Amino acid sequence: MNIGYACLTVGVPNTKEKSCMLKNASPEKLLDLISYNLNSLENIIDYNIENDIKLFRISSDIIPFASSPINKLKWWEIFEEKFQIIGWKIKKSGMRVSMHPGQYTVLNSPKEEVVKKAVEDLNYHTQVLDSLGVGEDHKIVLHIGGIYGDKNQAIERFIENYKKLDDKVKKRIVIENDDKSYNINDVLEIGHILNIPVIFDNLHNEINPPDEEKDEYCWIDECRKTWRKKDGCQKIHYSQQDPLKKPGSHSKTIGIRQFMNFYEGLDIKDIDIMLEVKDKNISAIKCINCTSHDKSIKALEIEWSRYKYKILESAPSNYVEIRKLLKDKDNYPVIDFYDLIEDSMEKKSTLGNSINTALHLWGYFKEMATDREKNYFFNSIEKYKKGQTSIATIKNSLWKMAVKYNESYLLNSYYFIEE
DNA sequence: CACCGTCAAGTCGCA
DNA sequence: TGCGACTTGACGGTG
Repeated sequence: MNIGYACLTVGVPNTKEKSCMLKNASPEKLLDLISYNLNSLENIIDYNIENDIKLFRISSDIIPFASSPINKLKWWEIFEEKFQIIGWKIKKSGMRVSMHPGQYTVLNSPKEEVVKKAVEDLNYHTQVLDSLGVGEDHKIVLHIGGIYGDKNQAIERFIENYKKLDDKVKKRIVIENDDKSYNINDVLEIGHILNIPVIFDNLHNEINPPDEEKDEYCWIDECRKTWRKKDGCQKIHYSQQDPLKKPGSHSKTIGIRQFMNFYEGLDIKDIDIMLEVKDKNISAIKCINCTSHDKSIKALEIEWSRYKYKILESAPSNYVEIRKLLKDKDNYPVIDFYDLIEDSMEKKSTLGNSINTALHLWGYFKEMATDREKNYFFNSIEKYKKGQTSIATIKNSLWKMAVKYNESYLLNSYYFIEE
């Protein structure tokens, strides 16, 4: 079983993705962006390998305007070697990657022009995966599309247009239930007709369930039958509702109790779970640690090194609690650990706690900081006390010093992640 | 340098 | 008939 995350990382240096506006998309600009993005992708893959993350969705924006006429670059040739290196890392580590065109790629539109663009977009996604040289178990996840007043006809169009796709595209496509038009029962019917795998998305299913009410495990069982050997192991999407936002909005983090409850209900654990969540890799590591049988306290110590200043800032009492929890080196109190972390993250930091933590971090630099850096830092602290500046300013100056003096311990800290 | 409007895509609901 | 919401992070222009 693998657990992974989608498209981008949180709090990992050098993994950002860049784009530009259509009007600025010159060949030179695009070349720059693609090169930059492929470097970031390689860094993400490296990070995944280091952190035992074996499931990842590559962002559709990796090649800006890839399926637009504005981009005439043969990027798969220009960057052939880079793709091979990244693909080699993916394959060697046993990682499984995927891609997921957005809501604007609509294969069943009645408009010829829209379908044409969708086909081009699917070709693009296939080209990326083919360039990486990864097998056909590395999938492209697609929604069915719109209804246009006649669902049966719309489904028929999807089927016909799918059949016209290139074979190398077809063998990568898997289809997923969405939150308003095509529920899991609809998608399973289409999957059966076309003989293609179906991805079950739990949150979409909660919002847009079929009339025939079965629990989610029944639907997961139904979907499993659509995954053939050559497709790789069954994959599902898992997310939780953000309680403060509208239905369908993904939560900030994966609540570990709720996740474990879901996970324990799965009768077959040979399944890949793609998390859709705001804090991305952070939740992925959490869920991996909580479901691994071969992890030890070491894994939690690594996690603690990333969380500790965030926790010191938001909940100093939990900071003490967690340190106690990690004292016993023979135990692996993983759920209690993340319970305390989640509890801390919900708390609002006080002015005093924020300053205390900032001063803690200052300790890393006090020996080598220049007078200018020192003055700026302590002036910021004074201003912050008087409400004349934000903690973000202070964190920004600490971050700059962390980069300058290459404090890797701090560069990996969740302390710098906003909100 | 912080802030915030704009972008890019297709569908659908609502004036 | 046409416009805004939906979605998302980041671009890019403004103050």
